[in-house]
Amino acid sequence: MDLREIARRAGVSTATASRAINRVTNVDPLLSRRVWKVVDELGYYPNTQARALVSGKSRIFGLIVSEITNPFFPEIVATFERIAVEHGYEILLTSTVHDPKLMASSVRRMMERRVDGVAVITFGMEELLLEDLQLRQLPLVFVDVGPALPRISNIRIDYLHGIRQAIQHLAALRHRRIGFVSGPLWLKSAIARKDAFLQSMQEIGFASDPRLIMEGNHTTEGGMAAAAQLLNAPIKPTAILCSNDLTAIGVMKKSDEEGVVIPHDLSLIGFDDVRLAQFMSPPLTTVQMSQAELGRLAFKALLAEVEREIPTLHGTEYILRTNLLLRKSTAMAPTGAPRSERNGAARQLK
Amino acid sequence: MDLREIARRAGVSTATASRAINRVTNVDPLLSRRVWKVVDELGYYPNTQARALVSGKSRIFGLIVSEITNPFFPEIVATFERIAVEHGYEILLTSTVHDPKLMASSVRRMMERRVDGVAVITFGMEELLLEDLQLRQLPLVFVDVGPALPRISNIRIDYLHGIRQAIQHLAALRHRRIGFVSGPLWLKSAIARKDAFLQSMQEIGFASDPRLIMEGNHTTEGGMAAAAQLLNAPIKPTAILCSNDLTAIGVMKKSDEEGVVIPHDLSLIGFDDVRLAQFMSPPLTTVQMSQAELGRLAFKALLAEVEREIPTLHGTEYILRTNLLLRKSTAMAPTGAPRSERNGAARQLK
DNA sequence: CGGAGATTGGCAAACGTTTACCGCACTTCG
DNA sequence: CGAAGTGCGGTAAACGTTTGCCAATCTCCG
Repeated sequence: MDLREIARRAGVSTATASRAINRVTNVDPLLSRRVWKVVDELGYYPNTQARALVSGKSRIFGLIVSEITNPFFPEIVATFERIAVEHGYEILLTSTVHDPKLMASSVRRMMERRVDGVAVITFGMEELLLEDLQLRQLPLVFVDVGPALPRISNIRIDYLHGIRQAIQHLAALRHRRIGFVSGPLWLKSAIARKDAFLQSMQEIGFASDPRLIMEGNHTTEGGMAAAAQLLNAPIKPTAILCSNDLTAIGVMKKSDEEGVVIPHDLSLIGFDDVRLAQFMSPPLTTVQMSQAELGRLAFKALLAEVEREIPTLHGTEYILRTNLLLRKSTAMAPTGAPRSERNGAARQLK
Repeated sequence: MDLREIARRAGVSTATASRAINRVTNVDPLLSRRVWKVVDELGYYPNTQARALVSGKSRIFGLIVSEITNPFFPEIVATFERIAVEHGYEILLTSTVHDPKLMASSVRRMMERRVDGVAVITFGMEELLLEDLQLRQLPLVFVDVGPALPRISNIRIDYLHGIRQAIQHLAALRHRRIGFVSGPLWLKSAIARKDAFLQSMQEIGFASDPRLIMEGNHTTEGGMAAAAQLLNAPIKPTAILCSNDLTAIGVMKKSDEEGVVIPHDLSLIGFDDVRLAQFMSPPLTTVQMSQAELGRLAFKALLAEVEREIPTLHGTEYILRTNLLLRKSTAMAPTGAPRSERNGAARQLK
């Protein structure tokens, strides 16, 4: 059943039928009603492919994330999708698992499907995609590391803001030996987080002991491995900041296994605020980077760029701020303070 | 840049260019090489929309899940997507959040995009979709509750198998008062799980006290609420089986808050085997329903149906078995056994 | 009442492919 | 050497829309 059929049954030309359906230009209300009647009766819906073919716009956005099974991403995807649908866009999702091959192939597939734009939320593997993507005029959104080129927007994450809060919170709780478990250091965003940690420490005159800085890989397993070392080092940290929540959860698990109780013996702060963080025991204090906000921003940026007639010289920049979220995984540092003061310190600050 | 351009530059007709690119019928190797050379030089890739328009096949599958932010689903989505891509299919994903409006609209969108088939993994809200979907000849896959109609396949989950194992495991640990926290009872799959629990109890002659059966809603919050009641009831369960892992995690959290220690005071078993289950403390014993397997099955079923020339009368049925996965959240029932035997019971059975 | 201008509908081209059909050239066999 | 057969390439139609252009009709004013 196609538009011609509708037109025929309504006794109008396909042109009129099309115009009636798309409510474009004035078409005689009578004819319009006739058309719509037939449409409803037959349950007709237009063929998007044909539409896309002639209009040159597919109304599909690509969305590339690093790993959908990482609990950080589903929320982003859900928000992005929800807003996309509200605006009549469809999304093509790929999860690259940090595999260059997969990345290349997803870009290719997206080009074949003629997406109108692509949001790349992989936190630092973008170089590979860029060479494939940039020559085309395709609107692009990156997070953190996009180049300043026309039609390419960027969402810059203000890591420092939240991480500084975290460090200052720990300092206020009398912690001095603060450990850090980073993400994989080939990831731009992992480096940025580590730098923010270093800078925050320096700002308040804390030495950051290199032996208290471990490289993790943003998984629970990585967190466990790092904790195994940190917890058995000659000088142990009294608090640990992690590059993401999964890592923190790994640290938690390892601590549990080693009989180190959080927050009494060790204060712990994560990063991301994954939904499950609040269901750990104790609930994880973490630096929140709003996933919903990120998804919203990414879509908004893409849409703005698509609708912009003449591209700006450098695309647009958006800022996403991070914030410390106090829960129950931090307390006074073990030394000095009497027992009664240790617990609930986090609560008091809230 | 289109096929005509390629053909022109290679000095052949569009027909030959098309045939060369698609490697269909024998085309003179010389010409073929000329075509491919131009294709590579220009970085040409075909326009999928045009292809779809003429072939009538979009090579897109729809995938409807209930909630992508529920950690159960991303794994399914990832597997489904990975296999789809391997077979040259793209996927259109929607997360309905159990909202009939959203469901209807996603079906509509999928029809507009002319998907070649739809997998519906919502565990029991399918009636709504059916009336929209069934009249079309579209291949469909449901889990649990699809009707026996041509072009509609079903993945039946064998809930009983895993749940029976769970109950028998608890029985072997001397538990008698076994509680159950169900999912929302308007969900078909939640009812099926509850029924499997009831049946398993009955099989071994255990009475299932209605006061020990709570209705949850498959979220952590629901689990906490149920636990709050169960833990303060006049007769308390010594073990609790939950309809999904999220619920179990909620129970865990509430237990923790109430000072009930798992597994010493209370044994706990979840359902699903969400990835994070193993990172709880203690690691959660749960009935595994393989998400990867489910994703694989769903795709396989869809593909089979699409490739089948003449539809079978009732579609095909697939079975997905569930299995108990022992970890550390169960132990001997508190009464009777000496302390030393209580812990590690789960380990012994493994 | 006539004509200019505005409004609205229809014809047909165009979007980028695939593929049925046809014709041509070459091979092979009588 | 000629006819029949085989294989390959090209022409053009078709997929289902949108939309530029033109024609027709209507309105309004002089």
